[in-house]
Amino acid sequence: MFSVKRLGIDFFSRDVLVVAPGLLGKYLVRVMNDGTVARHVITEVEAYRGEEDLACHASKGRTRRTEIMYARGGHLYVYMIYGMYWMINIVTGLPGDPQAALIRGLQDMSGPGRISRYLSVDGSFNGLDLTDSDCMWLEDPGTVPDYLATTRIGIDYAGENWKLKPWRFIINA
DNA sequence: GTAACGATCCTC
DNA sequence: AGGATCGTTACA
Repeated sequence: MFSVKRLGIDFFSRDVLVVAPGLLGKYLVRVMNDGTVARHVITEVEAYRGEEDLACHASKGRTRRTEIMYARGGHLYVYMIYGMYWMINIVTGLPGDPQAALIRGLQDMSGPGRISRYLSVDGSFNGLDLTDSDCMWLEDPGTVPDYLATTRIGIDYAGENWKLKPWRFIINA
């Protein structure tokens, strides 16, 4: 069913450097196959911004994997890493501009690999539209938390310019 | 076709 | 500090 507090296209269609910190404090809602509802506050995210960002998968250009990042904001970009873990990203911005925010932490749950495991999210969720889905969406609690900005994790290969960008956003608890 | 390498996590 | 484990990418 549709929630009145659900975040819509307008929220996700802005630049990832606005949307990513804006995701902090929002509820990630996941309806499991058995009907159980998991609702967790987003506490940590990272921004990946455009083809020029060497840490962004879209720096490889438009490929089968990165195609969804070129879509309108609000879609999910889910990919596997290290053969074991699914990373959950939220596509942001306008069509044709590849951006995404990696969900790196939820309240009482840190680590992107753990999050997908706990929420039973896998590759079949790639391309899912958070603005129009019955199994996952975001809700606005109406409050804005303080946050910190630091460097992104695990992207040392990206070169000095990009690995030093303070594009990791964490709720200042 | 092959090979190298991860936006990680767990166990030593 | 090192292993698990496989999709994506680059190159022959």
